[in-house]
Amino acid sequence: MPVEPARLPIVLAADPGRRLLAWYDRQGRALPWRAPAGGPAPDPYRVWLSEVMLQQTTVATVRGRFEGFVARWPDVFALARADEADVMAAWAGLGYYARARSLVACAREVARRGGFPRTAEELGRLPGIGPYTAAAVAAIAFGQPVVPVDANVARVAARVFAIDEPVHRLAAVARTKLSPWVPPDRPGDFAQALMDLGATVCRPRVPACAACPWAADCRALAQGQVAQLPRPRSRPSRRQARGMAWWIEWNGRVALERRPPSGLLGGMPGLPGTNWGGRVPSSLPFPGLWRYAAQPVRHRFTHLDLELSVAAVRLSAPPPFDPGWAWHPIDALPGLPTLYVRAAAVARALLAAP
DNA sequence: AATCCGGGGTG
DNA sequence: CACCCAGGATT
Repeated sequence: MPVEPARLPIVLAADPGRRLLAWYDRQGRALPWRAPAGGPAPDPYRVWLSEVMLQQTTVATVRGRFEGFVARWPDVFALARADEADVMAAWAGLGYYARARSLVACAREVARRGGFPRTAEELGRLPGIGPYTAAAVAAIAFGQPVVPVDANVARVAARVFAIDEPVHRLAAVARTKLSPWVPPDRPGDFAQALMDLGATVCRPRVPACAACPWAADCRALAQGQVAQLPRPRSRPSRRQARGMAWWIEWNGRVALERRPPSGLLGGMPGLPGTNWGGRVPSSLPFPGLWRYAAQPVRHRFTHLDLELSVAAVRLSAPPPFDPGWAWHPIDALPGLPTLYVRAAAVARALLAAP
């Protein structure tokens, strides 16, 4: 049923892009890496850093980590000078550790160039910057009229335009259909508004269509298909794996080793131990008065279910030399992946028991 | 086009 | 538990 545009409030009468901005100016989230809506563009370094942190990582998680990172490395030149191992340690717990490695590589390239490139195409050639991040930085930091399509934007587009495609194929269509709605003077706020809309209104489950500035434009809502879109993607099954980790304590220190640069937890420090495979592990690096945890640490990765048994020993004499081990003070361990934080807690409890 | 990469929040 | 998340690199 068509409505007389002149009778509607201004926010409803405007075109979809303006209507979304009007909503964003009122309802947008205030986040540490953001500049106030409608104001001057934020620092490209902060935009880039936040976007990389937010890759497959929730806003709630990044909120607690962003400021500390910026305080330690205030600009891209400081980050370019940092030791990669220090950055990896600061990244510990955030996951997807290839991001930290790429982050340093990207900072060094940007510093060498004297600053960030301004277009999505050039940004996309830098390490760790893909189509999404390139468009996000270009729009938010440099005002380029491009649409970054993340999971939020893909979901919004799938519903507004009733696009019946699997999630991983939505990006191109979403970009094409949303581009005409980009307000030329505020592409960055439009991009962030889209993400906020997806995160707070057009949610995966139980969307708040009554509060949506695009309800009148939404084909899925009109067709009663909001709950069916976007089409869910099939999920691969998870492998099972078992392994053992060793807590080897001597002289107030514990042995850690650095994992291979690529692969699971690549480049991060961790407890030494067996390889992870299908068989039950039962090997120790040397004999001694080992204690065994009654229950393994169960840790779920994206495509791996790991049961990590833990054995711990406190030595009074140095153990056989192993070139892969480095000794760290127990009370000043480097940043460890969550798996090893949990394993270390189990081991220390074992040794603390009478 | 599929697979590999963490970890935490949420219903 | 199942599902999801401001994705990118590799194959």
